[in-house]
Amino acid sequence: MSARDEILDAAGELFTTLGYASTSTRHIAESVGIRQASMYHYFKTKDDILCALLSQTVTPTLGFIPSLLGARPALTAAEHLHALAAFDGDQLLSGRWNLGALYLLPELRDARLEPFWSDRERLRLHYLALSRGVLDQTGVHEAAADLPFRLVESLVNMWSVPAGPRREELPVHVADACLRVLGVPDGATAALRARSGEAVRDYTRSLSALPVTSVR
Amino acid sequence: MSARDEILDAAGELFTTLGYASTSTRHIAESVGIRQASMYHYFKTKDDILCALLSQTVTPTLGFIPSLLGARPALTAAEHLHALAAFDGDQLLSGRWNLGALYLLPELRDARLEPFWSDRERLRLHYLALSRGVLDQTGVHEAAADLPFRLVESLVNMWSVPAGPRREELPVHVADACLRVLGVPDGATAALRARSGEAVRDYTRSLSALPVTSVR
DNA sequence: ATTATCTATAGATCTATAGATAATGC
DNA sequence: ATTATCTATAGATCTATAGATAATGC
Repeated sequence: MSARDEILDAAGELFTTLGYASTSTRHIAESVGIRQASMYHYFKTKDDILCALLSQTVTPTLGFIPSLLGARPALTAAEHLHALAAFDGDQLLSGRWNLGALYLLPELRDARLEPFWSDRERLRLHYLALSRGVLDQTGVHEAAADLPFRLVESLVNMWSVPAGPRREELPVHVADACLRVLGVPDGATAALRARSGEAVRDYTRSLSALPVTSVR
Repeated sequence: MSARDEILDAAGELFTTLGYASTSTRHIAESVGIRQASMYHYFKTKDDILCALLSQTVTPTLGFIPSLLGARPALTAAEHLHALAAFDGDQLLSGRWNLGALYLLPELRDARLEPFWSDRERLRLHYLALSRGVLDQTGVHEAAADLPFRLVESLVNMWSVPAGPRREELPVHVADACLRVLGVPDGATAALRARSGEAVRDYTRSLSALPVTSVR
């Protein structure tokens, strides 16, 4: 683990548990075991550390979307949404720290972090379009269209559920819930899981075949 | 509006938009138009201001529960949950500031604010028990039991939707969604709205008949 | 040579208290 | 008398920079 990664890891823990503004650069440095000023060799400002952490959260899910759009035969809106939610939810729960919770910090509405807000908004609009596609089929009121995105997002508030099988399966259960909230009957979701799971596995496999390049 | 209330109002705006740690006591005071030290006449510490704000958020909904339990004829689990979600969601959206968002701040996991966490946890467990009651009927997987609470909670992330009819109806739509996510068919939710709405209106009316005592 | 780390510190905060003064209510 | 407000400040931070020293790689 490089010094830079150790700083990111310590900052991830402190930002998510104490909050951004309440975490001092000295606090991060002490946690890594270096002097406060030494961090400025790796990051120009404290904001830069936050930026680097945030890029780890949306980027993977946005990268998954083209693969879903390119699936042959084409996925239905419901299958596509299910796969997206399961993948996104898994991302949110799989890191060492609850980085998704950083998105909810008010401190974040800062001009410097605008790129991440717009990425997140792009993701939300993609969920919205898929949800509308499903609502057209079920006839449920369109006020429900934003809820799948919100359901997946709420996984960051369930972070503290104990590890184990319950946690592993949580993203898929939430993906199922996304469809039910849009009016898909419970009996129909089991069938959707097959193609959705296949899409996720295909993509995950194609990723692990590539050389690992860390996100900067 | 008393000076104390003006301080709370200013703090509510600043805490929710800038974050707790990033808002200085001077900033609040300036926004009210008094000197920084003058606030300490009303609040012993900065934490105390946050405490006062938080008590405005859960308390009303917890106060509603006994009335739901005492309804005659007794409410079904689904009716009870629907009314609770609609009332709670309305509370979250009706204030001048998005105070519900303060619950998500990591700064909050402080010993001093423990009473509010335990109130919130009590509320979550009540949602959970009701949700389990509904799941027993529908046969949907029990992993869904926490989702109604999370759906209502996510209203704090939808705070910025424009005012208007869309916003007024949002809590009821979310209450409907709570039932669908537990497997209640869309066709059945419309019927539930009647008794749920009645329970909410009865309680609201009984409250406005009492003399107004502000929460300290 | 370049990269990584350190010490020391400037300059700007920030919370909370002390103690004086003004306003209010009996 | 009590309540509300003010000025002034102690004491503790905090971020970022300057500039020295040590480690590393060619």
